Amino acid sequence: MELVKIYECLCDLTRLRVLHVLARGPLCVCHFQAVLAEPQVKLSKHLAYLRARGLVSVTRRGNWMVYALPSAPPPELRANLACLQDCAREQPIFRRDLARLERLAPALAETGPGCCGPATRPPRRARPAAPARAR
Amino acid sequence: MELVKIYECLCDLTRLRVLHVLARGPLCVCHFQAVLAEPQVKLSKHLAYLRARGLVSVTRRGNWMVYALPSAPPPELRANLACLQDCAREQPIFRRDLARLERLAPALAETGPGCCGPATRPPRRARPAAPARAR
DNA sequence: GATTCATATACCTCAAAAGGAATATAGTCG
DNA sequence: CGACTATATTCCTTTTGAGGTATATGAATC
Repeated sequence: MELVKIYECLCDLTRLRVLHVLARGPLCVCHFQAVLAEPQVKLSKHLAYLRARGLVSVTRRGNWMVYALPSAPPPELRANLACLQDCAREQPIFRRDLARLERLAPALAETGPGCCGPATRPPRRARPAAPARAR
Repeated sequence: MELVKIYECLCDLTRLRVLHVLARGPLCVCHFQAVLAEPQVKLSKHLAYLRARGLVSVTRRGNWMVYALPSAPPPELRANLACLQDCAREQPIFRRDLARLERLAPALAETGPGCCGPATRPPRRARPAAPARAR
């Protein structure tokens, strides 16, 4: 993987934040919305950009598109994502994202990365946990 | 230093190559020209971009502008520059740049980072080493 | 099939920036 | 001061891409 391609992915704050929280585990778009406090359209676009360049992979689970980091990233990508994790520790915007992610953790534990909607919005209908986990 | 600002500097191949060779030591523009095989105007622009964002510092020595990495970079910059060095090792374009730099090494040893012209062009007038080193 | 939910994409606007040609600027030397 | 060297900057063109509005697409459910 060309190094400059990686940096082209990292040079946007939204994408940087996406990759930073993704290191903690897979997420669907509506969880990204809650964690990053960004609109769906914006996130979808950036996720598409990352997907097109091999920085994230996506799996559909029913209504939910679940994004994850590549399971076997090339070494230069691995190194840069590790570097990002180290550096983000001291930066407020990334810490805030993680705080929001922690607040979501119970919901994630219950439904997995595909859920029934952002934590900020009450579920319209209860979703059974089983279908979300079934693959 | 904001992380995304660093990546904005790294997301251009020319700038990436500049930073990569600069880790080996200070260089003037015409040495960059020789090492990176890129035109002066292009390099000046990218160096200006990097300078404006604090990624390089510059010193004038007579006719020569000598660029260097910051002597005390913030931790996130240090980490990313180290990461770049590690990753560039396996990439042909960066290795070629280093090869050209090694080929220039004797000229650098003689005149320092400010020189009398690119190695590809014979010097019009011999420059004494002393003025280039004097600061 | 209609409805609903999740999310991708089309269309549009605007801004940033890469790169080249031309030229300005700063310094040196005779 | 003029000539020369090194290099920064201006002007211009083109490209890329961020982000918003609107809408299309895919899946689930009844």
